[in-house]
Amino acid sequence: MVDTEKIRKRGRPRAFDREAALETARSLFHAHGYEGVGVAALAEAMGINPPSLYAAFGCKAALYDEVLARYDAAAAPLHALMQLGADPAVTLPQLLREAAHIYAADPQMAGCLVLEGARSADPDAACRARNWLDLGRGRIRDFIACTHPQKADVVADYVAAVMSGMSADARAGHPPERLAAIADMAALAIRAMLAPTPA
Amino acid sequence: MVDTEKIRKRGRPRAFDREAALETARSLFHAHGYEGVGVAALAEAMGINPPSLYAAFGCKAALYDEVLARYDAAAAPLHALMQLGADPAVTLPQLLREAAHIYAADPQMAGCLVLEGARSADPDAACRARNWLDLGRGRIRDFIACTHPQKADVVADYVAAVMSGMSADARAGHPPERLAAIADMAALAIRAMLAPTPA
DNA sequence: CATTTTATATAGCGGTCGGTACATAATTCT
DNA sequence: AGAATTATGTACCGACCGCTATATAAAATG
Repeated sequence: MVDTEKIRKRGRPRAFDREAALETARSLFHAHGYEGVGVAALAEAMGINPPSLYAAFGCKAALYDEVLARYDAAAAPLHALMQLGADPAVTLPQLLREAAHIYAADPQMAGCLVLEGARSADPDAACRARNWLDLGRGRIRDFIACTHPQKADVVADYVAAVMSGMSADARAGHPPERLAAIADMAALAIRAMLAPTPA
Repeated sequence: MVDTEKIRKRGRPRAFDREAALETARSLFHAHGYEGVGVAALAEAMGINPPSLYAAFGCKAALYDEVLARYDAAAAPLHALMQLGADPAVTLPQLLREAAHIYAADPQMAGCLVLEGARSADPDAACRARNWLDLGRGRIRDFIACTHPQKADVVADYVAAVMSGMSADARAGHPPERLAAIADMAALAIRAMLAPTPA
């Protein structure tokens, strides 16, 4: 095996767990949004000082980007729903229901981190979040394209829009059942759109 | 007629047009969001100094609330679509298409001022925007309840969620046609849900 | 006229923002 | 043992935040 073990670098070793710090940042960003959390609050929650944060992550936006990457990776089980051979008319409604449940499950971290970040007033944060959002939408599109190449773009846009609306409702404090009802109604359009040769 | 004319009050008269100032504020809030515009920038765009702004509007959040009220009033033509006797299965798709067009028409003021404000990280601004949002959602619900009382809540939530998603897409720079396609697909669920006695 | 009332402009309040200069501590390399 | 490299804590930067104290100017009222 190639030794990809953590080979000690040359200077003073970092005194905090980088992954744990990212997890702390994720929690704060999820609870208060990108602009709702300052660097000082992030550093304090991590148990470090601002210079250590900047040395480890570069700048606030770069830290945010790493958090988004981890968030995207953690959503792998959701992406796993969309497997080759699966029927989008069945899977996408499941995806919406899952999202509805996740978004409203924990009121302290309501909504989707990426979707909410994509609406940030900070252009840097919004741009980075939208990159991850486009990536996720691309996954949905490609999944649909396997069976319905013509409608893949529209349906992917639609699914993303519904998820964005549910995320906003979750942040407004709406209960899970209310989001689930939206997801189920949205599924009607998906099934109608993806019906086997409607004409 | 009762003289509701502008009777000169007792002190030094205001040196700027209050309505024009509100319109300026609306434009700035619409372009950059509540937190993206500072009081200094608002005052400068109005051609006044901060103390005059505070004397006229109270505080930033109160000014924002007045702007939202004007925005809601300006949307009266949209609300007029939902008239007594109209068929929700026809009117709501029209509403979504109109919204899609309006949201993406001017890239400098993309999306819905109320829907975007409802996601603000500032709790005061978000609360005020959500009040106006609930009012608008109530209008949709009441309109649906005329013909489909059982499904009014769900369908209203769904329509609002789709509009919220379209608003986010508009702010991300998506072209009007892309939003319109989402609106049209969303209409499928509305017609399916409101179909005349499907069983 | 003087008084009262309201709006204005200047200047600045305390606080937070993202980010850093600096000296020091801890580690590896020579 | 040094030298080189990296991380850390203290203390602070200028810029902006929402907001206001103060004095003055412009109007109605007496």
